[in-house]
Amino acid sequence: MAYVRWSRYFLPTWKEEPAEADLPSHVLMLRAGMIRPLAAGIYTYLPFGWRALRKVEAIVREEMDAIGGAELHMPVVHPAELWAKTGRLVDAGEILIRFQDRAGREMVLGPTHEEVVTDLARREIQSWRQLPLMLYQIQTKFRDEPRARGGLVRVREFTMKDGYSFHEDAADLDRYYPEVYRAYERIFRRCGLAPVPVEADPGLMGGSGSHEFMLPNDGGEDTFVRCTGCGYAANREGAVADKRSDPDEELRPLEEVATPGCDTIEEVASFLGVPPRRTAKAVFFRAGDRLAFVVIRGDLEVNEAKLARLLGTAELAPASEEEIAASGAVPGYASPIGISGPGVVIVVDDSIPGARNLVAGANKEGFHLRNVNFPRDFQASLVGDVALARDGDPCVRCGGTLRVRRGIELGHIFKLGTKYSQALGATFLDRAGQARPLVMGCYGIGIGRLLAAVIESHHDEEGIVWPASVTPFHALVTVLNPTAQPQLALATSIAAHLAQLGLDVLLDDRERTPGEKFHDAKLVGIPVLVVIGPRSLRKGEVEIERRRDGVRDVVSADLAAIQRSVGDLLRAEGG
RNA sequence: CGGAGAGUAGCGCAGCUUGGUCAGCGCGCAUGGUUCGGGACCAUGAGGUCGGCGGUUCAAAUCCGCCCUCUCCGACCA
Repeated sequence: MAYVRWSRYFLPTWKEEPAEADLPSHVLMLRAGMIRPLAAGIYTYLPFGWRALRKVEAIVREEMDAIGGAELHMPVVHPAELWAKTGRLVDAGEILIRFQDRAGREMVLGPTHEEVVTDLARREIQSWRQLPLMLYQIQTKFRDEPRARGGLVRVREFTMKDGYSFHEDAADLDRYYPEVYRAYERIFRRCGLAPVPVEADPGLMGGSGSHEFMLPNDGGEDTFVRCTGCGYAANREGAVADKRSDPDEELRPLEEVATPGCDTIEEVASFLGVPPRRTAKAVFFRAGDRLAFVVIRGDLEVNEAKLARLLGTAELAPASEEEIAASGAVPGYASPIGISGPGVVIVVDDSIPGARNLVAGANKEGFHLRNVNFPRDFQASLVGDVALARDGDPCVRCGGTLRVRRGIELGHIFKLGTKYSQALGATFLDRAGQARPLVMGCYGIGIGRLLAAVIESHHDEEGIVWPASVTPFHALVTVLNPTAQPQLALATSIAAHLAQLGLDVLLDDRERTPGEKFHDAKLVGIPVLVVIGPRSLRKGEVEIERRRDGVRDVVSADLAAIQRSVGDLLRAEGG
């Protein structure tokens, strides 16, 4: 294995902070010559960044192979027709970028590959004897996200490991799913990361389970909820909080009260001198061709993801004033009492049945009702949890405190069930000779995002501090004065020797001042630095420095001693 | 898509309010020289249709309009 000479490599570093970058990983990946932007959310990986990405990939590949995965490679360009068959040509919406080929055929760039892999399975899997099967790829995806952000944390074009498992029944998927879960834990641990596994919302994907691996990070693109008491953790969309019923009290009779100009909960509550949680508010959504009239305790917010799931629809949008009025409700003073209609679904959050004598709208401009009680005064089409968990809410499991945190979603695993196999007719013959749809799981990891997360977790004020497992190079050999033949010769033989041992070695043979070379070394963050300079060389020595803490070893300038020292330091880094 | 901010040399920025030696600074880059252990110094030099289009004006980086791009917050996120 050969070493790489910096003077002939392409590793352009920046001394100054780029103005456009905010997140540490984004700043450092630009400064350390790893990536360059081409357009919003679209990046070139420069050689140094690409090396790091390949290291991460290698770990992912090893762990996927270890659980029986078979790597394949599917196309980036898909016929739109295939997406139409599963309904996602519509459901995926704007993130699915579309175009026509020269013959006018509608095509898309794949944002994910359930359709393609299921189509493949449909053609190739006929018998239970071929199951279970895990196929995966590490490949480019394109999602036309409404907002790219945070460097590689959220991009439009990205490298993703996506895996798909096929099973004869749900029980076999249930058996295999934890294996993938554990493989994911190993992958992240090997990358030096400790994400929190959170229960995720299976959403409209259906299926019986899903987990996200969230790395707590204030610059993260996602939000999750975690209990400080019991470790309960969930995606924001699915997080459940304890709503604490009110103590039982006598149901008092309805009473109309004038509340002029109070068309928000805060105004009503302060006008009447009651806390917001003693009110019921009405929130309206358009759900397809129906109007959803959501009744929820006044201090809570509606979680649209939960509502969508309860209603079984993907099309959910805030209703306009006209639509609200058309249902017979008065915006600002809407009341569930007396509302009914063929197009109206009354959804009652489960905070309402446990509450007593609430203040709610009177369906009359300027008036509210006191002592509204469910179900005495109004009925519901659906009752369920549609509330957004808030920071500080009590935990449903242990009564501890929930904390809302930002995080980077490193991976997502999913029990898909038969949604795609049914839509595409991917069936097999079971042991009884019966045709059944394949039961599927899917498992994703954003490789570039994972790389960014590594840097988020492994850097200091001066630059990246690579974990040995994913560092682009294990050792950086710096010749302070490459124009001095003996120094260069020694450095070259050290680099060659270390490379021979199987290490990835970068030789900084650039004609730069020592200061620049030391600063660049810090910036690019290679774990072990071997310094060949006149000062120590006069004593027949070289210095070996560890990036993480600056610990320095001075050894005699012979290959065996250097090899030993470098080896010791790297082993201490876990590499 | 809503809110906020920004586009002037490869990078970081000043100039814009008050139109007229405002095409400038620092870093970087090139050449020569002096340096050479923690982002050196001197000299010379290259590099910009001031995001684009249109308008106002004798005159526009500067004023006006439209558009494009990028960043941040939110919405969104199989």
